[in-house]
Amino acid sequence: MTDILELISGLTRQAVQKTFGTDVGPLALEFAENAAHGDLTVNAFHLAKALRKPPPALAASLAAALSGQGPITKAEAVGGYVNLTLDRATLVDSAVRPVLDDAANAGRNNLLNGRSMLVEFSAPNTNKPQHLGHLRNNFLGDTVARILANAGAKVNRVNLINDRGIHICKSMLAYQQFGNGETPKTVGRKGDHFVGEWYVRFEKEFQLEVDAYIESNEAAFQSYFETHRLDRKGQPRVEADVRKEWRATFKEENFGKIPMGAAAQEMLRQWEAGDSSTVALWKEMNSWVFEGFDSTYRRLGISFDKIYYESEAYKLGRNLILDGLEKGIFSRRADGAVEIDLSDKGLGKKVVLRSDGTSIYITQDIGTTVAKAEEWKADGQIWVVADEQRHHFANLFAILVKMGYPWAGNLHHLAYGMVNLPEGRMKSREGTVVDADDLLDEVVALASEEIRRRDDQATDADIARRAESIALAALRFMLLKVLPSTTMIYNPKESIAFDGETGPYLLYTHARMTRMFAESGQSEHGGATKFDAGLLVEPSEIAIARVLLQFRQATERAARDYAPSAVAKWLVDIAQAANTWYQEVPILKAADPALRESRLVLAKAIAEAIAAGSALLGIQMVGRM
RNA sequence: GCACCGGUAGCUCAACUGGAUAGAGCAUCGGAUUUCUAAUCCGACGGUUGUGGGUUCAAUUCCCGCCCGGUGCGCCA
Repeated sequence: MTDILELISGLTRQAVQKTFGTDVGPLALEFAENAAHGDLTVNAFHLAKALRKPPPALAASLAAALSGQGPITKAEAVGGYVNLTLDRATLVDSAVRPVLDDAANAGRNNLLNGRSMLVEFSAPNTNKPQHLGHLRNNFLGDTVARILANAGAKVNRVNLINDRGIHICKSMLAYQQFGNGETPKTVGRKGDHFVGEWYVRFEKEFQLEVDAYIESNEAAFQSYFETHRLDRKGQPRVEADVRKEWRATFKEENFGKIPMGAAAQEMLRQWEAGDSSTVALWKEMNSWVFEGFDSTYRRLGISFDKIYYESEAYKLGRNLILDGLEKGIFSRRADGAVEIDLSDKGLGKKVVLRSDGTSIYITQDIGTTVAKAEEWKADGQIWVVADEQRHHFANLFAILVKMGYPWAGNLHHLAYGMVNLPEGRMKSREGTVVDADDLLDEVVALASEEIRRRDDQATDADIARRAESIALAALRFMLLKVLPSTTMIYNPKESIAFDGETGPYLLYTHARMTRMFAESGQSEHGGATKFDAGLLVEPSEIAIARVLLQFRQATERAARDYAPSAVAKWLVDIAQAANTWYQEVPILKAADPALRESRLVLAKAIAEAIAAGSALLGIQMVGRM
């Protein structure tokens, strides 16, 4: 059937053409926020430039031309706007039917038809378990992949695990020195947590050595003081301040001078040289971590088409740079380092190969990006990575453009802000990092309590199953309803308070609607044939129809802006409209059988729309709360 | 110093990329329940959109200055 929005848009375009003799092309309609402004609005200000007439006059002529056309029962000019009111029955019918026919399709759009997109996300390190920030990353990546697929793109999702480098050597070293051959199995610990604890142990032991070194090396401070005794303006500084600064920077700058640091560096050298016992230990500890990651991903409902490992990918890119050097894209400095000048892109010069010829971080990223584009035949790539790395990605993209890849203009860094707690910032040094698994357990426990309070008949197994779903919905919705770029505060208590704009609110609304339908004794199909939109004339029913019509607009915007929050917002709108309706209007108890039937069908449509929208956010419905 | 991100109701967040009276949720206060599942609904209260200019018929949105917070600016990752 013809989409009613396209129909009205077409009528408006025709009206403009007929009245002013100019075709202004497809017209965008706005949904009226205020019921007093009708259902849809044509903004005459936007037409004013093309038609060179004052907006109020335009609006008046358009209103006259549109009134009575098709389903438009009233067209009223107010200032520079034309407010359209649609025939109630047509409005309701055209909003509900598509959802009943195919709810998933009602929210589908074709913004990215024919495109092939690659979404890279998660990217954990193997030295510790995932934390709250990874949850935001995982949910964003997974959801954006769903939203792009919903917009018609072929989407593949990949993960690049950082399994090499000094950080994993720290865990390995502490384990080697203090582990006594324990394994996750012997101590009954999840593998990634187990390895993470050895990382913490390293930091602790290392800090003891640092403290000792600082205590016994006053001479080291004195030499630092010599070179830092004056401030920027050349004024003498207070010694205590300099000492504080020295302590703060000491650890990083003297890593290799401290025994544990030196040992970790040596271990990295051995790993790179392929030393068999080092590699064996590395493999064993990584396998523990991967086991832990697997179980977390499974629990979160996150999956990947492929997982890459930096240990296999870190050498990529070097040859591309050398090729580019011959072509003159890169240049060799006097000291031997290879660099590229990005000043025409508003960036500086960027080194891409060290003077000793070895790779750096961006070299690897150039290599993996090219490899991924080829492997997946992707004409666009997205990275879900924290916003601290904006500059890195700006460099990466600018370099790839200069290298001339046809897809280089189609790369996007989906930068997201930090997630903080109400108590303040998460800091690994202060042990205030929230572990992802622990957090989920906490939310599940709270959900279980709620269920138990309301349902004393449920078995433990049943409660556990329901609590898991509700907790996941709560967590996912909380993290996705905020724009990615926003530095957000996650309040665990609020997320388990099941009222307001929450996942459980959606689940509850859905359960209410489906349960009513089930209790009515109607078969799944057949009801729709008796659906009579003309009977649904209550304001709360019209309101629902208007929200349903905005489904596609929400998914389009989500795909265009990589903003799951657009879908989340729409879900809250439809749930609110549904609950208001439920409160104000008898449905199962409606006296007239035909009316009862039509309302039940509406309830079904609402439930399916909520399920479809939630599915885009990776949120599964539950049978009962 | 330079660049980027942000500053909107007491709190957490929106505002369809320049459009109508800046909207939700939480919190607070007042109402609705012999229920169709009240994990709900209705109402009230709450704003000089950090600040000062500018552009525009129209600015939370664009431009410039300033203030505050955050993050970057490596031959680290």
